[in-house]
Formats: sequence, structure tokens, C-alpha cells
Amino acid sequence: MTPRKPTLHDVAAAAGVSIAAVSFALRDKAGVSPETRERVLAAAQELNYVVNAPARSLRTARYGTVGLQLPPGSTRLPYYTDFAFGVVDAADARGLSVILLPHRAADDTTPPTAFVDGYVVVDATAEDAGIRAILDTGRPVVSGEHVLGGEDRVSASVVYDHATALRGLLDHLTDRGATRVAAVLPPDGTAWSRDLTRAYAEWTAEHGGIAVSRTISFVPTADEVDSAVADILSAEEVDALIVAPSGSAAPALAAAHRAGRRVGDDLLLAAYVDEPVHALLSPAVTSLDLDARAFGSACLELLAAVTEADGPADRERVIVPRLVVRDSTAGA
Amino acid sequence: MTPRKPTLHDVAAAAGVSIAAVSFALRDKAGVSPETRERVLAAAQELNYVVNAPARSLRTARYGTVGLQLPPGSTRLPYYTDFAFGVVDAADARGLSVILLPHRAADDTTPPTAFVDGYVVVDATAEDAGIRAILDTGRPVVSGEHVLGGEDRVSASVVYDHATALRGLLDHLTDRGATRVAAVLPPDGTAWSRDLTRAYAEWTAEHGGIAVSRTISFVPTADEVDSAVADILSAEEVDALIVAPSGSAAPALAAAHRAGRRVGDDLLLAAYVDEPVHALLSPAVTSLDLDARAFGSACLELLAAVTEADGPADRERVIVPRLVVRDSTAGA
DNA sequence: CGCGGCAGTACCGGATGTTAT
DNA sequence: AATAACATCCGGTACTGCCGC
Repeated sequence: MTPRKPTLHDVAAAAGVSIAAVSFALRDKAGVSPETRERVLAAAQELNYVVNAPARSLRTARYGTVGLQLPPGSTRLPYYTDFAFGVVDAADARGLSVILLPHRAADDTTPPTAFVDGYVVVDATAEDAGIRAILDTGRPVVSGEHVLGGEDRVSASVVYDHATALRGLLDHLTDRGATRVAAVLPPDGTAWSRDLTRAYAEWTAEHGGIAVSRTISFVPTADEVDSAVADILSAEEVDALIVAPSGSAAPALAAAHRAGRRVGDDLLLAAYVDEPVHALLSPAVTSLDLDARAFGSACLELLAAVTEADGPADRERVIVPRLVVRDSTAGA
Repeated sequence: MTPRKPTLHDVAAAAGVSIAAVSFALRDKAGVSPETRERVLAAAQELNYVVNAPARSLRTARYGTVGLQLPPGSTRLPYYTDFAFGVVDAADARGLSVILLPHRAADDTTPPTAFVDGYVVVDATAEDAGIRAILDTGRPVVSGEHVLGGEDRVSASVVYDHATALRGLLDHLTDRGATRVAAVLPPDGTAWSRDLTRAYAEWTAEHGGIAVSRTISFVPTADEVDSAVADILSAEEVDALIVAPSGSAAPALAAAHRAGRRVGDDLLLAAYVDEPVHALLSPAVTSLDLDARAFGSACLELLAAVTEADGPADRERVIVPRLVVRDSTAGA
């Protein structure tokens, strides 16, 4: 049933050469004649040979694996699942495996899985014990977005240009007739909030408008969104509203209705991070597609570049979220 | 900076014994005196010794890893993220690593990562090429829910008792005054749909009621949900409604409002799979908590039992979803 | 002579430096 | 000067056997 997996020895015997020749031939290294290489490849193919990863790792101290650390807590957001599979896809294309790392307790100082070639982390803070442990391994680390308080300790980062994206969204709203755009923003503490807050303020100033904003939690409750939106709509004469925190589109829509506004008509509503539910709401809600999958793939590719290349790869790669226009910003 | 990682030799030298003794002592195997063991453990601790996984794997043909295959497509559902971390947590507790497997194209026949001790798959079909490849490895496989068309090829399964859960939900609705409960069901093709459809039919028959149901997609669009709900509400006199497919709570709520019904009052509405958004809708929507995290952990534990135990472990473990009552089924 | 406790050593499967052809 | 064979080593595991009591 299980005739034991073929090894280099088997392939060597089948091809009538030494195991060293096989090793070289399979890795396309110089030192074997084309004919020999050919013969070896054929024999390997025939025997269904697959290198034994542990054996190779033992010798080379490379593991063909990368550790993936998603942020604790907010992990349920579909964004991170997409991100994860972006990493996995890109890794697969390079013959690497992705190890999904556990969220360790803050007082757990045990180092993370030791046998990886590098790490991908996303939306991380150096305050997180798990992230610190990863940075302390001294292995290559690529971060999706900057690591707050640890920017200089990562090998490279892939970051969004939130400022440009938000400006694009604001411009879109004015294109559709908006004259006064309010914003519901996430709390301080991440690069994302900082970028959004600043970009909103600057854009408003440049357009001679008045900034109208409220700050709520990262993952707000319906009530939080509701009161922020109700508050804005009752206190100010706004004709467009951007709600940034994840999951706030549905409650914002409800609050707007309750305030007697017709969304997509006398009130333009846009979310920030695109979510599947936005397409299902009525009206469907305009938002920015962060393309988490591509973002994740970019992280892995940067990591691969860092681990393989001798020359210093780019330290940073920038991605601009794409505007997805839906009925909620149709305009009158 | 990096004084090379300590090996068994280093520990042996420090403790003044042979490497074999160290190997035995560290693995708590018989053959070393308590004092020697003590000395070895102290030395290992002192040197910060960690076993070299590849070296151990090379010798033992065990890898300390499990492959996790999530279903392609519907991966964005938060359910699967929770499930994945359930697996990861349980694996971490056992010193195992979880490799997140890629979704291969249907025509890709390359075998999945070879160096894992077993696989966890969830909501799988034998029609899926990736799943077939996993079953073909001959390695232990534990499935979350049955593998359609491959029940007999998995080592063990963890399954939900959807029938009991749905009956619990239906009983809850009648407790709250419902007399005629309609259902929006997922399409045929999974054990889940089959169980729900059958349980709904049986329960209705037992209670002398009339089954009123519509079938829509697994991951329906808002329009699909909308027409199914509108159709039911206009055609039949129902006072309660269960919508099973994921993501249908929000559109169902909207459709009910549009039909002039007061949800939680003259119409009780419940979803099946609990989702974060249910708590954010108004009224918040009653549903069943599948506790994906615990479900995932259970899968890993069963896999560990299968791989470690010599005796045949349980082939199946059953979990009953927990009812989460919210305002949408408050009753008049 | 039997037995517990430990040292010695042959592997596991590949990568690579060295030596022959 | 190219190729290929040979010998080692990577870091463990597990088997064999020596030693003293």
C-alpha cells in the first residue's frame, strides 16, 4: 500500500548517478551536464519524487514557511480573512507554507514558532506582546500597515495611502453634488485614524468648508453609530456623510432613515472599508475597496524579496484603495 | 549577537551526560535517573534549549503541523475565521502549528503540503479537488460537518445537531406566541440544508401546521432575500419567519418593514447562523450561536486523538448550537 | 546472572566541500 | 576545465551494549 516515499537515493539509482548529481540537477545548479540533468529529471518524475522538507531544512536552516500574525480581537472582520488568503496564495505560488500564529496572552513570553523564514503581521502595535516577541526573533518581518511604535524594527511594510483614497471619496461626493460632508471617524491610536483625521481636516480646509465630525469606537455598537449619526444630522446641515469604522454602514443607514433623510438622494452616505454587506443594503453603500487579498499578497512578496534578495529590497510599498460607487452616493 | 542555537550536544556537555540521556530526559522517557533528569532539565533551561523541529521530524516522520482547509468562496464569513482560530488555539495548546492551505484550482492535481500530521477540513465536499487530494494522502483527516460524498474516508468528524437546534428555535418562537412559522432555506447540496429542511418539515407536521418555505442561495443577494420574504409575507399569513442563509437577516428585516410588519411584535424574525451584525440591527435579531471557535477546537482535539491514540478514538462528536434570544423574537 | 543507567552509534534525507576522472 | 563520486554534516531518535552492583 505505502511503498515508502522515494528519496534522492532512489532517484540516483534509477538514473544511474550519484545522489549529489541528483541534488544538483533538481535544484538547477551548475555542475551537471544537460544530458544527466535530463535523465535525473525524468527519473524523479517517474518515481514521483518530492523533496523531504525537514531533511532539507536540517541542512539549510531554511524552512519554507512564514508565520502570519493577524490582529487579536478584530479578527472576525472579513478583511483579515481576505488578507490571510492573499498571503497564502502568494506563498503557495512560491512553494511556501503559511502558519497561522495563535494570539498569545499578554503575559506569555514564550517565543513564537521558531521554524519559519519570516513573519507577516498586519495592523500591529508594538504594545502587543505577540508582536514584540516576533520582532525580537530577529527574523525578517513585513508588516501590512506600519507597526505602531516599531516602524524601524520591521524589514519592510506595505501601506495604504488612506489620504489619497479619502480625498478621492470626498471629491466623488462633491462631484455628486455634496456641499457639506461630515465624517464619523475611528478613535486615535492607529496610523489609519491619524491619516483619515488629517486628510479630512485638510481637504475640508482646502475646500473652504467646515469640518463636522464625531469619533466612535473601532468596532462600534449600533447604538454608538446611531447616536453619532443622529447627532450630526440634527445639529448640522450636511448633505453627505462618511462613516469610517467597520460595521457602521447598516446602523448609519438606519439612523439616516429615522432622521427622515433619503439616502442616495438628499443625503449621500459612504462607508470607508468596503464590506460584503454594503452591496446587500438598500440602497447599496459606496465605499473603498481595500483589496485585502492583493494587499496580503504584496506583503508576502515583499517578505520573499527580503529573505531571498541579498540586495536591499524596497522598504515600503504603497497601495491606494479603489473607490466602489454604489447607489448610496447616486446624487439627486 | 547570535551565538548559534544550542543543540543537544551543548546541553549534554553542560550537564555532563550523553546526548542520548538528554534526549530521553527531555522527553520524559524511562531510562534516566531522577537526578540526571533534573540536571539535564536545569541545563536545558539555562541554555534556553529548544528542540530543532526539522531534525526531529527527519527522524520520526512526524511534523508537529496540521493542514487546515477552509471552504473556497464562502471564506469571508466570520464563521470560518472563528473556526480557524479555534483550531489554532487548540493546536497551540498541544504544541502544534496550523498551516493554512491554499485553495487550489480544480484542475490542479498537485498534492497538498506533504509535511503535516493530519488535516482539518470544514464544510467540505468530495467534489472539491482540494478535498479529494487531501483524502488521497491517506493521512488522518477530521472534518467539521460531514464531507459530502466522502463520509467514509475521513478519520472522524465533529458535527452540529442542526435538527435539535432548529427545533429549539421553533419551540422558542411558539413560546413567544407564534402560530405559523415560515422558513427561508438554503439550496440542496449540503448536509446542513438537508437537516434543516427535514427538521422544519417534521416539526411543522408534528405541530399540525403548514410548512411555508422558500429556497434561496447560500450567500444570497439582498434582492433574493427581499423577494423571498416579500413573497412569503404577501402570500401567507405567517407570524414568524426563520431565514437560514448567511447574511440574510438585514435584508429580511428591511423587507419585513417594507411589508408593513413590526418585527419583534407582529412578526417574529430569527436568523439561523449567528453573526455579529445581528446584534447591531434594530431590532437585534435572534439566532443560533454555532460557537465556531469551540467547534474548531473540537476538530483539532479529535484529530490529535486520532493521530496519537492507538485505540480507535470516537469517530464522531456532536455539538448543539446555542439559542441567542434578541429583540426580534420578543413577542407582542 | 540480571538489571537499571547511561554512553556509543547507526540512521533519517538532503546539501555541499573535497577528491578523483 | 568540466563532471561526477565520495565523505561529511545538519540535530535529533532509538537501538545496542558496556558497566557496576
